[in-house]
Amino acid sequence: MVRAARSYHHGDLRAALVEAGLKLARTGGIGALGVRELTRSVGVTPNAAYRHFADREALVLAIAVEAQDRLAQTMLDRMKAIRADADPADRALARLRAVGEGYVHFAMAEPGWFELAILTRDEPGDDSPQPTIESRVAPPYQLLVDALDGLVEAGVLTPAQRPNAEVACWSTVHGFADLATRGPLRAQDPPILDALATYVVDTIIAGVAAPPR
Amino acid sequence: MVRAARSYHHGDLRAALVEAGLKLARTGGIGALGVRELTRSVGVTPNAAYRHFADREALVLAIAVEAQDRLAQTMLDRMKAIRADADPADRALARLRAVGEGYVHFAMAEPGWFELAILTRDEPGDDSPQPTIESRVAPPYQLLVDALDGLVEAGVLTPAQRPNAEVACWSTVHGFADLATRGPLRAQDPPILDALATYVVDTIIAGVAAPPR
DNA sequence: AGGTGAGTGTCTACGCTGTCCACATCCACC
DNA sequence: GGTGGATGTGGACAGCGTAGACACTCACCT
Repeated sequence: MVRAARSYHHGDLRAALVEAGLKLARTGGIGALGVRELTRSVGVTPNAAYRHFADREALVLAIAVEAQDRLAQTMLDRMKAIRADADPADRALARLRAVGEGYVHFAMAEPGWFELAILTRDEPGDDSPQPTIESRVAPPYQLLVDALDGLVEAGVLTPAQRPNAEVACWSTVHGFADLATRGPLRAQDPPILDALATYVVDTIIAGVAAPPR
Repeated sequence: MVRAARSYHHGDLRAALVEAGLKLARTGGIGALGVRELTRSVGVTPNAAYRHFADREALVLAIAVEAQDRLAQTMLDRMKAIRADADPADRALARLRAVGEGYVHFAMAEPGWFELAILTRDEPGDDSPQPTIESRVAPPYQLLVDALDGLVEAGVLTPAQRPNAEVACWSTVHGFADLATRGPLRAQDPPILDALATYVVDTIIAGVAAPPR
């Protein structure tokens, strides 16, 4: 099924565009994902992209799905480093920290991909054939939900403290990531940002687990 | 100095453009601030704008400064409602809540202006003659700093808890505002969002004021 | 083998954008 | 009462996303 080097038909233009998009977005963010620039980098005419994507937004969203998966993967990688012989409560806390710190570190290490990973579709728009950003539960979000459920199981959180906890956690790491990559903190040195990141994550966890309320 | 209705020279095109920009951005966000659309709404040629602004970005930033001031103003308005006869610690806490809830409510009530208010200049860029987003301390940020200092004064926070607290608070409200206006929460009903907003603000305050750490 | 139709890429063109350059106009001041 | 600097106009250019008509190629079916 793999086609010879360069025939009239490309072979798998869709996949090639997504791959090229990841490469371009890594340094240039979403702004670098122009239809012309993208197709040019694959050696194809701009309109060829329209055989595989309805419009530019659909193309960008397909790339965004890939970026979102990579974000989830870095969270999972951080979880692997958790010692299996630790106290269950500590392990549950460490998993939540892995989610939060994975989020902000991914944002700082790969701001271009991060910008894609947090994309949300502009308009409601009906169901679409391809898996798009909102037609699936975002894997990173699912990891957050699981981590919080784990905290309840481990007895770190009371069931009464559980509702809406994902909103608080997500808001905090999301906001910090935005401030650190595009906002006023973006000029800070990486070591400082790292320290701030762990402080911020610890603080929101402390808030979620704070006494009664 | 006020000029007759419509002569060759406009009178105060710069101010007129900023004012028109606020009106356009209120419903359309930054995307509605095209040079052509903006100048058209003032009844002037696109190039006329270039007599007052270096490029489109400078024009948008001038409008952003105005939006940022309005954000600060809604925070101040919320502070006015605080009872003056309350316990100092309670009043200090109420001021911080006014800052946080003012931030998220402004974002939800005026998403277009909010998008402008949180703009940050793209490139380092040298100093510029006009007051731009980063050549001044953002008024909303200053209010946050003052409110946190007030918490230390009132004894709610220990001096050891003070450092970096603005980063945690800001991250949380900023992240929530983004999720609620452009992110996955943007479809939620306003009453639900309001409840989430106060929960999120309370949670981060609890985290900042959490026992030792 | 030979046609046929679906799939895929190209070419041309349109309207939109931000921005540059040369020119027209107006106002303040000497 | 001219003159110069500030301000607005007109036309043009390159780049963008995208639509429509056309060209090529391949898989399949007789």
